[in-house]
Amino acid sequence: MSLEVSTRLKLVREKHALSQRELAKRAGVTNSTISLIEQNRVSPSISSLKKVLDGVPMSLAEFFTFDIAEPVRPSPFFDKEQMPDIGGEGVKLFLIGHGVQNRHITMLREVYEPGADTGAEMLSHVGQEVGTVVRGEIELTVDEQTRVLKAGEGYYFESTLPHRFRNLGKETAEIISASLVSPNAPPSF
Amino acid sequence: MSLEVSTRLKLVREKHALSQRELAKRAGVTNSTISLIEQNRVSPSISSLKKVLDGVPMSLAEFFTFDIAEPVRPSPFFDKEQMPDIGGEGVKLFLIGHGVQNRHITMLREVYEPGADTGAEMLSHVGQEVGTVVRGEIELTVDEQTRVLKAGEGYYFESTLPHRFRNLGKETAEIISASLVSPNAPPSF
DNA sequence: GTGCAATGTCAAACATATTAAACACCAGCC
DNA sequence: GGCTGGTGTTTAATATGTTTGACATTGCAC
Repeated sequence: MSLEVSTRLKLVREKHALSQRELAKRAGVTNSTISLIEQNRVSPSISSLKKVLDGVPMSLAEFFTFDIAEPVRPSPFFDKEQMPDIGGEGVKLFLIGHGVQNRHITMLREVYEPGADTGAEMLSHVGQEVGTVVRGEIELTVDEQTRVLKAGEGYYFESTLPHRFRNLGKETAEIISASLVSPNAPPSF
Repeated sequence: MSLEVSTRLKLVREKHALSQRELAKRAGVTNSTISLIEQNRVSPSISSLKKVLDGVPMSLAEFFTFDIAEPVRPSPFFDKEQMPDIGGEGVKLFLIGHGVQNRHITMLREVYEPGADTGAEMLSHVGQEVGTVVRGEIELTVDEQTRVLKAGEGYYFESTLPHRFRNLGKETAEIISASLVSPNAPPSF
């Protein structure tokens, strides 16, 4: 926890443009309680902190995990043509959110021509991968398990497991995938 | 927070095979404190709960975010019908990877009927959100910026920014989205 | 200027959490 | 049987958090 409870509470409260008394009223505590907490003169009990946060509302989990506001991003929208093709043979990968700084999630639109095969890549990166088929059918092998996924079906596995995608059908297959980017790894695209 | 503080603490303590007295000793509190907390007969102060967790060690953020371990999922594959509808009015959300333990990414297939509107939700959760439209068109507003996204286009923004999805067209719209569940909480056991 | 409503702070009374020291229980062992 | 060392629980005293009711300050209206 990088921030004090006092600081966090004040940030939250001001973010919602509430006075100590307003928040106190919603939370069912007195303004003094909030004043003292924000001055770090007391360490509130869980029950009272929860009451206070219920007035926002915000969960204890959110309260302790939220981070300071990030720098503003110019535009959150991304055109189709803005997505660079970064794939290989028979496979086209389009990155959604190209140029985003501090990206944590890599979402890809993956297009597999008939016969396309990623090959059995071995583990590599730590993390998790999730995805769903939006068009066509794709055979997915994870570790020792293999299955053909149709549109609407999905997968979720640890990236450390060896995995392989193959389009065995005659139709182009398309899936949307998302994976975690390790915090400090250099941009791989 | 689905679990009581009392339950969470007991789980954490037993996971680490510590007795109340052992943990108390490491944490610099008395065994009574821990006993009473676990019986839910007191609501500990943040400071004392922090002291207790330091004896594990575990951060407050982890403490409030960790999930109950679910039974291990044998298969990484997910059927279409396995995805539970967890959405609201006019909007259907299908979770991909239902039942995955230690999930870090939440991928959703979001189906918006014509006229569907998520409403202008304010900030709430920490994290990042990315997505792409696979069918139809959807109007997305992030903070102060608004745009209609067509199939193939995407978005990427911080979850703390207020955002709203609306289907203004006559066709059903569908997007695949992914968001981080808890950015910093590492699996501690 | 006065009045008024809002803000955040403070001190003493009160409520609650924490401690210290006991308690009861159980398992193993002599 | 009695002892020992471990467990979690309870109780009275103490420490800490919370409320009550005040205070000082600010900004706005009259």
